[in-house]
Amino acid sequence: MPIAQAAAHAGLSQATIRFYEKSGMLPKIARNAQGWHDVHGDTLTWLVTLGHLRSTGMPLANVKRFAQSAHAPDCNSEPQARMRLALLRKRAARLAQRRADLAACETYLTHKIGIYTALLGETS
Amino acid sequence: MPIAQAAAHAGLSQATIRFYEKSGMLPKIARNAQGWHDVHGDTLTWLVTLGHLRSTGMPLANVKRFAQSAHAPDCNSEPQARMRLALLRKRAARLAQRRADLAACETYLTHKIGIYTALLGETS
DNA sequence: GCTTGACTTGGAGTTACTCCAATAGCCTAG
DNA sequence: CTAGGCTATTGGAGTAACTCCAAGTCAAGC
Repeated sequence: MPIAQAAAHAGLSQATIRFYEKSGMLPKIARNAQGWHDVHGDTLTWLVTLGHLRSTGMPLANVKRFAQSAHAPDCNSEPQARMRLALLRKRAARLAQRRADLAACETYLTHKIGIYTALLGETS
Repeated sequence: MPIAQAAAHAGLSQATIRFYEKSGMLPKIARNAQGWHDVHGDTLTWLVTLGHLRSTGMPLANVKRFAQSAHAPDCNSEPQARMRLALLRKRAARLAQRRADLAACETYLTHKIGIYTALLGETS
């Protein structure tokens, strides 16, 4: 699978995939005779997971730790799994916080928008 | 009010306030005899508002437009007010989107955490 | 045989800070 | 009287996570 297709599949841009590759976030991607990326199976799955992790707001440094743990030979050993679980839990806690912040922001915006619509004499 | 106090009040860092000042995001801040910032009344209020706008995710470029409109001589004219309202509405729409994304992320994390806790034989 | 289009690379640019250095005035505590 | 702590200034470097750009390669299509 060429990079454009992989990008579409994972919901990332080609540039982002290249960037992740450069930064050691991905296992080596195979190349075909023309030197093109040939994303397949595991790597594709990992790209999707990576996209998910990033969209939870996990910083790339932690994603990298996660990746290295998940691709280590002893990836399913208890300490490794426990470390990854800890990373995920930290994320979940942050997300809960973010949800609260978001609600506060929406309240603020609604308040402001109310003021302006009243000022401009609009309906909503 | 010195900068440290203003920062605490607005929930911003001193560095950020200086940065905003440099970037023309704030009306001129008065200085006392020693050359210190003397944040007062309107400016303080604006700092708080600015913090809110930023925390809604509005990019600085738009915050700046908002600021310039809000501090213009004809700030309450219909076109100006309408422009600011449009900025706020755009933000509100984005926030709604973000809330949906956040929910999806939380679902994903919960799923993953479930897998790991099962794997590790933990309760919750 | 030339254009088009997908791909490659390395490096520069972007946003919104954040930190650092160097220098200096003023005030308080020891 | 001196050291420490707060403030100020300009200027520049560093950071995260991309994002864009220029220059180049290669295969296919008209």
